[in-house]
Amino acid sequence: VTDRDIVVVGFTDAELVDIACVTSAFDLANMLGAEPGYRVRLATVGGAEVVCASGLTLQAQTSLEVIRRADTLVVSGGRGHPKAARDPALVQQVRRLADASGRVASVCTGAMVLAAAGLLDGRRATTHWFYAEELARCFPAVQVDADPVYIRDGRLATSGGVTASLDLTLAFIEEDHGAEFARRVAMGMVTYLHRPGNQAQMSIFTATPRPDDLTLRELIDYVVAHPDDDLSVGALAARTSISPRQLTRLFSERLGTSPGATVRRIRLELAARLIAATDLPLSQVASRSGFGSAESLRQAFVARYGLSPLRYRQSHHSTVAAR
DNA sequence: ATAGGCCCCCGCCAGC
DNA sequence: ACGCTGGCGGGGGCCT
Repeated sequence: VTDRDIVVVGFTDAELVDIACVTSAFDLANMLGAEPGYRVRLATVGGAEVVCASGLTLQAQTSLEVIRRADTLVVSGGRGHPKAARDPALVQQVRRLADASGRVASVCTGAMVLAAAGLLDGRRATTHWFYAEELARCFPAVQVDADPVYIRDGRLATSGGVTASLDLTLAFIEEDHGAEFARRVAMGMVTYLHRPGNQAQMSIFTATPRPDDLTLRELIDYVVAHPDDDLSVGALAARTSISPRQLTRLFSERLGTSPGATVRRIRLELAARLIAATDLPLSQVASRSGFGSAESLRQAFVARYGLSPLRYRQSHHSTVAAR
């Protein structure tokens, strides 16, 4: 049985952690006996070394030009993405390899390179939340959604920030070797990185900032305190002295989102906490956090975090036990 | 799984 | 004139 070829594409000022999350997860899969295993290589234009944004330097194992195909092609992100997306040699090599390869993925702002190669036209894609607007502006043909941890659209996949690349890589491993095996890799990664469990990873990216506008702040505080209330736009507006229309405008201007999306996010954050910290049945978690049913909670949870509530609970409990 | 329905979101316009 | 506001409607997404 031949190993699966994983090619990670690097460039000047790439993000070291983007690269390392992908390579380490595949490497750990090998350590745990993945069969077939993974042959992971870092490739650059001309085989040049990768001077990462942090100043550390990675030696590329091969040059993109000599690779015929990959089972999985992963373009890393990082501060150098604007230059990378404008590098004709890099973009051309990525396009060529993408056509010849199986799965094609990006981490973080690596989506810019995929988009520059035209690979994301007409597809749904995500990137680091901070750059979502830029991606949408520079590449109007791409349907950008900054919310999910990662998005898979056919054989193309894009992921958000650092932890998202781990989730995406785990999804690949699950596809190749099954859910149980992927869970073991996930547990190993979490332990290895000494992170305080999945909950913190998620809330880092989803925590709602407290707005400086007094009306909005009081409203958000109310939502957090009463997630199971009627929190429709009309009901929220009735708690203030402004109209529903004006309220949606206020959310849009001050928070860059809408009332409904904010309510859903806060409800999901609470649900994630309840799932991780308690043994409440999902139906009760759902009703306490304002979801109509366990099923709708499940769907929303998977859409945002990329794993099911029960699996999340499992991995969290395992992590706690391991420490 | 799929369909229907409800509600959200946002562009548009008319009033203040 | 000009900006802020609230109502309306359609298109779409999410829930049942």
